[in-house]
Amino acid sequence: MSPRAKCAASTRDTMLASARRRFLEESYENVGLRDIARDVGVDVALVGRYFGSKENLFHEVLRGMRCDWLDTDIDAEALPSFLASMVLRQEESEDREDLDRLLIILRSASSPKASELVRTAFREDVIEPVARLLKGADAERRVAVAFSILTGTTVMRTFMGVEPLLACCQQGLEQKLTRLLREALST
Amino acid sequence: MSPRAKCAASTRDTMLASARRRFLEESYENVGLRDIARDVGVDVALVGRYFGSKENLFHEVLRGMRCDWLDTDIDAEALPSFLASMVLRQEESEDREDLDRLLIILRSASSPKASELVRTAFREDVIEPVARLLKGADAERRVAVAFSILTGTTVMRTFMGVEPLLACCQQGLEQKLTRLLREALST
DNA sequence: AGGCTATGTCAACGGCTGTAGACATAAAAA
DNA sequence: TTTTTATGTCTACAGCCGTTGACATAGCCT
Repeated sequence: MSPRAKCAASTRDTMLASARRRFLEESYENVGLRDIARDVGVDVALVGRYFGSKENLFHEVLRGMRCDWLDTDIDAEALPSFLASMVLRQEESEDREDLDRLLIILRSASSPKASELVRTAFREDVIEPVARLLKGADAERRVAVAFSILTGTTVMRTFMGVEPLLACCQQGLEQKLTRLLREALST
Repeated sequence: MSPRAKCAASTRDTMLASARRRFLEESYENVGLRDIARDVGVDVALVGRYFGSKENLFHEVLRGMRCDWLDTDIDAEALPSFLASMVLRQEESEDREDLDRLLIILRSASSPKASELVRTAFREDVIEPVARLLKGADAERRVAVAFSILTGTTVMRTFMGVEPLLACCQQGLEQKLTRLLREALST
């Protein structure tokens, strides 16, 4: 085999992309470095070389998806319906990345090697930024409750495949979810 | 070493108990048969012999915790506060087993080998029984939404270690959760 | 052209995993 | 007492895994 000797940064990015896709669909320990290497068409060793360790690769995947809750300045009023539609409309949607990161976090939530990374990522990149959008006391707690609903819904739909949340009229569901979120975020 | 040659059923039960405890705190692939064997003070091979396969052991753990939502005949009115207190009061509580099973299910929700078992267990032993307690249309969907909230809360507390849901006054949280569940279960 | 560096391959290690079959011994049955 | 059965142990096998170090070659620089 002839080495490719192309741009290293490019193949590194490809690895990251593959890793992101894999971690989206399997938990930390169920994603093999060899899987990622095969995706990219490269030897395992290279993955290890570019990222040092699997744990660090996972870390970079998470870092590379930093969300931008703050850029799109949403006022607290619109937040419930915004969050509801983000979680329910998995297809299309430009906020896809935000949902993806939530999914990656949830997938590996109980993976010993990844759990710490996952916890801090969730706190620093999800809870705290959103809480900053809110006025009033107990902001973090209210956001935490709201995201309990969101992650619960996501877990039910994605991991448990609960039919009633997948099949039928999404619009009614989205309305209900919005209502619940408004209640959760209220003081 | 001298074989114990005691009652086989007893050691089998001990294995099951150990497995239950393990699966409660680690996901399917992070629980080793050797861990369980060590707990019981027995060789790995015996675990394999008594349960055939790890997958089947997991299955039996789940089966052995069949809940009894129906025995304690709860009317739909009291359901929200009942569920809220079940999820929040992890200590004490005689319904501890029910919560435990929910936790085991969630832990291994995205473990390829266990996901199917987990899905059907959740549907058949949680969603459907509770839905049977409800009147009105869309019972399963309403229960699914309610359990989205419950599992979300549990994931946040147990897996993600979200402080605001753990530390502060549980009573306020329980009230809010009850309110959310009532809203979720309403038509 | 000749050397150097970036890019990538290959082989292998140690560790862990679930599973299977052959063997040992305590308890019960004859 | 002798034989059989239940209850466990021991050894070992493939198969993955992440990680490491030694090697190869393509492309750039002088």
